[in-house]
Amino acid sequence: MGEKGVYTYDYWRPAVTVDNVVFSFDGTHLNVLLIKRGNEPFKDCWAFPGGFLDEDETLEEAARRELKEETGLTTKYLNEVGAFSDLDRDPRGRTITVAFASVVQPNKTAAVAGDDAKDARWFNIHEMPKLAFDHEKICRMALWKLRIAFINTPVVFALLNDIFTLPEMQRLYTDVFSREFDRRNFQKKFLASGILTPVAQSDEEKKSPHSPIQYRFNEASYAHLREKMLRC
Amino acid sequence: MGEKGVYTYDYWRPAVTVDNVVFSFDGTHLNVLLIKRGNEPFKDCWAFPGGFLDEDETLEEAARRELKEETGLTTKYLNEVGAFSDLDRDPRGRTITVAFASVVQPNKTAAVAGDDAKDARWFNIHEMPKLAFDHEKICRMALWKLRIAFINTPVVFALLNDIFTLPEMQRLYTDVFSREFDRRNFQKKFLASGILTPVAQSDEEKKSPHSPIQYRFNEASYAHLREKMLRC
DNA sequence: TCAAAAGTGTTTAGATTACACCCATGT
DNA sequence: ACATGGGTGTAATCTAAACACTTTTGA
Repeated sequence: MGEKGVYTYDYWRPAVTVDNVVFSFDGTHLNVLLIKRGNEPFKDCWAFPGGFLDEDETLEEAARRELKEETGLTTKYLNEVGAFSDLDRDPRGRTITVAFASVVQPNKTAAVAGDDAKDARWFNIHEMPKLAFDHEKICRMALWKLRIAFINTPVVFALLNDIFTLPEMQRLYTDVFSREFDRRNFQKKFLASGILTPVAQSDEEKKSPHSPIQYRFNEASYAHLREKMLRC
Repeated sequence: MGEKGVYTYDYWRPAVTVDNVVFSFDGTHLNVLLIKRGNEPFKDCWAFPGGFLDEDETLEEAARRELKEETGLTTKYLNEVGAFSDLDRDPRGRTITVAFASVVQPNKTAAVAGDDAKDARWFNIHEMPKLAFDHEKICRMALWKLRIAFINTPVVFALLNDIFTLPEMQRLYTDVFSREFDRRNFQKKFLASGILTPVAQSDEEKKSPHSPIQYRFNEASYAHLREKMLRC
């Protein structure tokens, strides 16, 4: 965190923070990481992990640093959600925040409460508590952008384990888009696309033809598919 | 603009600016508004109109104010492009900017050089001069987001005159997406969608069955179509 | 034994793409 | 007369949506 001191400027400046909306999937539901704030304002209130921008880092770097400090998590996928600047969004004074969305894999979600946080917990995206600041607005926007990312990028595989089943993947889609998908069409679509590679299962694991088949994301196929799209 | 004085804070703060990427269509090409900077840094260099965030306004309000001050333009369509925070993007010191994209109609493009600008000119999006700061990066991102907006919103009609022809509209699409569209399929698609209403042309104007037909955007039809999409 | 979950295939409708001709205007 | 631009239609392909049955597992 920046050092306390005396900073003097010729013109007014706002305080600038970053916030992290961290998504994860527990095999059933899409979850979001919240921390219980240990300090005022909004003490004991749930909020997204975040903090002030430092002098020697970009906004994205700040988001990664705060995420690491407050929850111990790192992520490959990090995307800007937007800038939020309502005049009264922070009772401490004029503060603007830039929110980032990130996703972490299920087996890497051992988040711990860090510096400023009394507690850290995953909440189902559809069962969120009251949030501090304008974080509810940020949350809506982050989910909206996650949907866009699902449509245009392979972010879904950053939420799933390296090895996953189609029913799992469908549950994730259902939660992200808040709607049902036809199982047959869902499977057909992804299998036909060729971006899923079945994982060779040993004879022991092949319990039956009706236990879920395990797949892996085929990054090369995806890149190839993307090429074809862009050519057109 | 904010008043010069002495502002003291306990922690470091960055300067915060807004920038406007203003798009317009001259009937042939997609253009972007640039101003020639009258002051250092990057004096005499072309840049997007923008300036510092004031204490009593949101980022969006600041973008609208700066646009008005520097070019006299107002716009209905204004969308955030993103926050840019590279450490060395402004030689005056650490500055982060939030860029906004906006569009104005052709007959409202009588932009004039304002306060800080020596000159203001429209440039074809594909024939831009060297830009100040990291504005080339911002420009690429803004065009990318404009494409997304073309796909998901009726922003195209905010760029066209209230009354327009399909060949005009197609030229705009061609410039925005940097690719050709099949004229027959293009027309079929938009006519079938029902969001275009032909403008009744007086007998005099109907020179021939082969002069372009004029249309108007049917906002009600569009809203109706959108409803149907969301229901699914 | 019964409910729940998962595998599989076909058919239809809609959307997208490719493609050719005619007419009018202006050079 | 010829090139340019603009109006129109049809066939083929691909994509999306709807929909039913069988097997396994666990309660």
